[in-house]
Formats: sequence, structure tokens, C-alpha cells
Amino acid sequence: MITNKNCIIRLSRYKNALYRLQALGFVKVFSDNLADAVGGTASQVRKDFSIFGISGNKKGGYQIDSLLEKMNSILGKDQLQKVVVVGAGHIGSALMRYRGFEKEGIKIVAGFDIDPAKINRSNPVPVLPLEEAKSFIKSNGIRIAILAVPDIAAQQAADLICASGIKGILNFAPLGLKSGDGCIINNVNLEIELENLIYFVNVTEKTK
Amino acid sequence: MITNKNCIIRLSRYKNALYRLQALGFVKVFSDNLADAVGGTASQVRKDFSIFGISGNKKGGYQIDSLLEKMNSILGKDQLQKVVVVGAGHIGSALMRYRGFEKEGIKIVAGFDIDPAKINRSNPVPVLPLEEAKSFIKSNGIRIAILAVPDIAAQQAADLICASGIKGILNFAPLGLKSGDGCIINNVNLEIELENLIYFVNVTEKTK
DNA sequence: ATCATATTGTTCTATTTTTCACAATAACAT
DNA sequence: ATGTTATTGTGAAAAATAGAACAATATGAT
Repeated sequence: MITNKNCIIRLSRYKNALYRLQALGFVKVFSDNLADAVGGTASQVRKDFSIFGISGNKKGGYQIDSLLEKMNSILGKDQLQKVVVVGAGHIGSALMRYRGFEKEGIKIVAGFDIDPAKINRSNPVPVLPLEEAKSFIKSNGIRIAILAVPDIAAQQAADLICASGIKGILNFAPLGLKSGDGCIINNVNLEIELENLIYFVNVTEKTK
Repeated sequence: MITNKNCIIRLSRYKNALYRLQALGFVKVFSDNLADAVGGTASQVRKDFSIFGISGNKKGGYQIDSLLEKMNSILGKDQLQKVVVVGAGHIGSALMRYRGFEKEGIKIVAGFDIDPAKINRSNPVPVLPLEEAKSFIKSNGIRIAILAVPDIAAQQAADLICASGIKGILNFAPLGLKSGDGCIINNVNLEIELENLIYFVNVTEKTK
């Protein structure tokens, strides 16, 4: 089993680059093309492919359509992924309206909030009371949730949805969460991302 | 010079955890407390500190306030960071309204968009025409930008703001950008984050 | 048919990152 | 004062990751 997160992230990037190349009319691709496209080395592309059991043709490179097929299968994109958003504040609402997930086979099917003012059952993506989250998640077999609640509420909300059957949480709360049982948490911390960027901008300024 | 991005990210996490501990009334902290708080090992906490030249007291742990002072200085948080958002769509607008940056000393001072319908000069965070970005960035000495435009427009927008003096871009467009000259690009790719989460949820389901 | 060439796939090497282990030592107890 | 203990700080070991190198080989040229 592959545990290298960066490796999986590269796989996603390869896939995205391949779609762009395909749209431009390319049918096959070489490891160095792909390396260029995602900003890596040709060696690493081939190494990654080898890890995933993807093979090409000596001197002939890789067929883009068959590459995409394999990658999509590895990434679990052969079936629509239904996702819920917990927290309908600025970030949560923006994610519910964001169209970028559709082309990736990811569909946000509902949002949840404790604030009655945020409830709206007739939205394209309905926003429901948090109390309904458990039954909704269970009856729809949802496994993935996006958590976009204020940090104070984050752990409690995480516990709730984990107990409801959620297996993976993309956490936007600026706070590390404890995940009980078999629930995986990936953090997207915008403050930290910006801080990080600021740090590297500062140090490169200084050393210049 | 430290080039290890994860190390800097951990530093931010330590800092955030320290603020929480401080709010709870703690005055000093030990490496294993911090490790618990951020989900790491005590060894790594001490090693990280050692890398940054942060030292504590044998048997006495670390004084939280002095730790925070040093970390904030390393992370460049001794001065307010002014940031602009390019692209006032769902994500861009949500970021402009997001309050979480303030407490980190990060202030979004303006947004920019090409769509005249999005322009609003009287907003708390004004949204201005993209044509004004260059002069605004230059005259206000902005170094950091958040890029939240559709992928088609991303490279062009990145080039524009780099040429205007931006030194670091937090890129939300689901696309790797080429950065000319001395501009650093950090990518936040939500589709890839979700894909990654789905992958790991799938593999842990299978192996269970 | 043979040769030259381009490209993969994989092994081996180098680098980076994390973890372990323990000496040094400050605080506390007796 | 002396001894005991808890905790840091760091050097060395281990693990993980990335990169280089090159043999294998399919393709196309002559």
C-alpha cells in the first residue's frame, strides 16, 4: 500500500495535466513532457508510474487515454463521490457553490449548519439543520465531509460526523483535530498557507 | 536557510497551539505537550526548535510568551501583512469576507476582477477593476496575492501581478503555474485535496 | 536485415527528513 | 550540600523520498 501522500498528489497533477494535453489533441506523452507539465523530473514520473503498476512502451511513451483510465481507477474516480459540507459560513457556502468539483466527479449534495437562518431546503445544494446530518449521512451513504465551521465548534462537529459514518474529513478549521476510529482528516489551513508563503517571501528577499 | 516547508508549517502549528494553551492559562510548556497538541513527536518539536535556534530550560520546558515572540518574529508576524485577492468569484469573495486572517495579522486590503458587475468600491474590502491592480499593488507595496480566478485566466493573471511587484502567490486555480522571476507560488488545490482524501479513505477501507 | 536512436523501467546512489538515544544540566527534594 | 529526576539539545541511526544511471528494448531509418 502506498502511504506517500506526495506521490498521490503528483498522481492527481499528472491526471490534470493529461486532460489538458488531451484537450490540445495529444494522444501520447513521454515521461519528460509530463515532468515539464507538472514541474518535476522525468525519473520521478516513471518511478511513480512504476509504483502504481502503470507501464508504457519503450520508445513509444504512454497512451494518454489508457493512462487516464488507470489513474482514474487508482484515484477512485470511476464512481461519483458524494460529499457534504458542514458549516454554511463564508467558506462553506463558497464551496457549495463552487463548480470546480463537478468535472472531478465530486458532487456536494448537502450542507449543514446550526444557525436556523442559514437553513434553505430549496437551494441547488440544500442547507439542512445539523441535527439532520447523522440520518442524512447514513441514509445516503456519504463517506466524505468538508468541515468549514468556526474553530470552537470544529472538534464537536468532527466527532458528530465521524460517529455518523464519515470516513474522511477535509478540515478548513484552523485547528488540528483529533480523529477517533477510522476517520482520516486532511487539513487545509488557509492562515498557515499564507504564513508559509510570507515566510518564504521574506527569506528569499533577505538572502537576495 | 531553512528550505523545509513542512518544518515551517509545523512552526505555524506550534504557534497556534501555543496561543490556545496560553488562553487556557498555561505559562510554560514541554516538548511533549506541544507534540500532543499538534500531533507530532517530542523529538521533532525539539529538533525543529533547535533548527530555528529556539532554546528552552532544562527541566523547565519553554516559556510560552517568549516562544511566541520568537516564532512570530521568524514567521514575519511582527508587521501587518497586506494582501490582495485577484478574482472575486465564489472563493475569492469568501476569502475577502473571511475573518480568520485578521487575528493572524493578515489583512486583505482589496480585491480585483475583470467583470464590471463585481466592482464595488465601497465594500469593506473594495473590489476594483483588474486594470487598477498594477498601480494599487505598486503604490501600496503589496507583496502577497491570493489568486482565485478560473483556470483559463490564471497564468495571465499570475504574470500580471508578478510584473506588478507581487512576490508570493497563494494560488487556488486548479492548475500548476509557471512563476517567472522572483515570485513564489504556493498552490491550494481543493479538488486535489479531496481526491487525495478519497484515495486514502478508499485504500484504508479496502485493507480493513 | 541491421543499425542507430529514443525512451522506458528499475536498480543503485544521494539526499532529505524523522526518530532514537543519551549526555548535559537545571530544578527540586532530602 | 548532595542526590535524584525531569527535560532539553544534539549527534548519530534509520527511514523515507528523490534522483541518476543505465540496461533493455521497441521503433524507425538505411
